[in-house]
Amino acid sequence: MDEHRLIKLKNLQHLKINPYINSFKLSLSINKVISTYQNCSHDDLINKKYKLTVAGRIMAIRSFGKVAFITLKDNSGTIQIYVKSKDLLEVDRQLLDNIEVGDFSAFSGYLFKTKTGELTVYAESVTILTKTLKDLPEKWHGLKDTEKRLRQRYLDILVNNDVKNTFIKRSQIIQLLRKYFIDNNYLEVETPMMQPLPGGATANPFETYHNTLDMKLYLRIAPELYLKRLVIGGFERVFEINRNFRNEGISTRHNPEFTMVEWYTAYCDYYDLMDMTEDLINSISIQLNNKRELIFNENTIDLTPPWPKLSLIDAIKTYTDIPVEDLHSIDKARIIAEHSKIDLEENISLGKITVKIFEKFVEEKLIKPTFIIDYPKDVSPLSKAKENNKDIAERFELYIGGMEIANGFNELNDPLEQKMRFEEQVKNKEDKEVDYDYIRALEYGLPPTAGEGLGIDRLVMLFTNRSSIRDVILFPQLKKEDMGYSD
RNA sequence: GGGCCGUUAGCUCAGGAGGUAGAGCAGCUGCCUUUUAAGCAGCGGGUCGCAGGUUCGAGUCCUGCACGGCUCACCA
Repeated sequence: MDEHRLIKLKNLQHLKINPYINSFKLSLSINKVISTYQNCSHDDLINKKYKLTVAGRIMAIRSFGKVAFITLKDNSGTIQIYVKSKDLLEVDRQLLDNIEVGDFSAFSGYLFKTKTGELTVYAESVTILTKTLKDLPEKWHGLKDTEKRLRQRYLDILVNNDVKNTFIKRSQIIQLLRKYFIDNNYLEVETPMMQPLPGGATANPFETYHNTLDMKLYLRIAPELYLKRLVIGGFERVFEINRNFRNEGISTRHNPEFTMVEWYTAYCDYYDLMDMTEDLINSISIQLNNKRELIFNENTIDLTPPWPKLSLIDAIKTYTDIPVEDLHSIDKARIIAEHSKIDLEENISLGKITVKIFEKFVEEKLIKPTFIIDYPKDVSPLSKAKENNKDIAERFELYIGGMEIANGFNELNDPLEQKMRFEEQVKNKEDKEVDYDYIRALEYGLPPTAGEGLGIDRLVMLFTNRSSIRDVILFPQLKKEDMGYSD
C-alpha cells in the first residue's frame, strides 16, 4: 500500500466521509454527456445551465491552488471537471484535499466550455465513491512491464487503450461468430468439459478426480465426439463455443486453455465447409472492419474468396526443395526428417512424418489464406478416407498468417472402421482405453456429416494484429507469482 | 525441458572499465483563478528479483535459484 493514500483514507474517516460508498446510481455516461453537449456553444451552456452528475475514476489532477482541473474516466470516455474551491462547501473542500488520482468520484454541476473549447463540468459538489490505496501506473508512459500487464490485467486495460480495444474486439468477434451460426440454423449446445475419456484430438489431457463418483475425469481436449453424438440424435446442425484444455507446452501460439468454435453439419461435405469458412471469416471481417483484408505482422492479407486449395504434398513441393517423390517411402521420408532435425518417435507413420515436414517448413509461409487438403489418413483418425484413395482423408486445414486456424473434415461414420482405427491407435499405448460408447452411438447411424473446429484465439490474433496469444487472452496461464508479503 | 535476453523508487527508465544509487512522472510543502504530459521552488522515498561466492569494497564480476520475454522442442 502507498503510505500517502492510507493517510488520506484516515483523513476521510475523521471527516466522517464513507470512502467506500454503499450505493451510488448513475444515469449518464461520460460519452453520452459529450455527444449530447459537444456542439453547444459556451454561452448556450451557461444560459441553460444543464445540471448533471458524472462519475468515474480520476485519471489526472491539474491543480492551481484555488482551482483545479480533473480528468474523469468511465468505461465510455473521459471528461474534464473544473473545480473552484471557493464555490464549494467546506466539507467538499476538505474531501477534495483527500482525493487523489485513481479514486472513484462523482461530480455534480453544470457544463461550460474552457478557453480551449473543451466541454467541462463546473463542479458544485463532489462525492467520493471509492478510495484507492495504490498508485496507478504512470500517466504518460503507462504500463509496459509484460509480467505486470498479464498478472494485473485490470491495470493493463485501465491504462492501455489498445489493450482494452483488443478485448472489446474479441468480444465482438465471438458475437459475430455466434450470430453467423444462429442465422444459419445451427443450435448452440454445451457438452461436457469433464470427460471420462479425453477424445476428439490427440493431446495430453489435464486430469482431475470426482470424489463422490470415485472416478478419474479429464478436462476435455475437444468436444468433437459429443457433438457428433448430438448429430446422431437428430440435431443436424450444432455448434459450441467453448474452452478446450491441453496439457502441452506454452508458447506465443499456445495457451493451456483456449477457445474453439466447433460445428457439425449433416448432409454437407468438407468442400461445403471450406466455402462456409471463407464466407464466415469474410463476414466477420466486413462487419468488424468493413473490408476484406487485415494486417497481421506487417503483412496485408486479402481475405477475398476463393482461397487456394493445395494438397499437403503439393504444398511441400511448392514451398520447399524436398523431393516429394521420396515422401512415398517411409525410409526415405525418415532420412529427410532426420536431416531436417525433426524428432521421430518410434513407429511413426509416413503420414505423420509428412505432416511434421509440412509444419516445420511450410506452415510459417502460408500467410495468405490457404486450405491444405489431402491429409494422410493415419493422422486423421476421425475423418473419412477418400473413396478412390484409402490412404488420404477427406480433410482440410486452414492456414492464415502462418498459423493453423481451422481443421475440418468429412466425419467417419462407419462404426466398424472407427472401432478398428481407435483400437489401432491405442495398440502401442499404455492406456488402452477406447471410447466404445462413441462406437455404440455410431452404430445407431451418423448421417453424412462434415465438422470443423476453428481456433478463436488465433482468429482474434489475426483481426487484432497481435503476435502472441497472451495478448488476446485476458488471463493467460503464468507460473505462480511469489507475492512475498501482503503486497 | 534447451538456448538467448531481462528483473534498479508506486510507474517509465539511466547507472562507461567494481568505490556504497539517479532522472522524469506520481507523493509531500510552498506559490499560482482556464489547465490538459500545466508551471516554478523545495522535500521525502530503494532488501538494486532471491541466495551464495570473489574482493578492502559488488547494482556492476562469478555460481545457483525464482519470475518474465523471445526462441527451439511438443502441440492447435
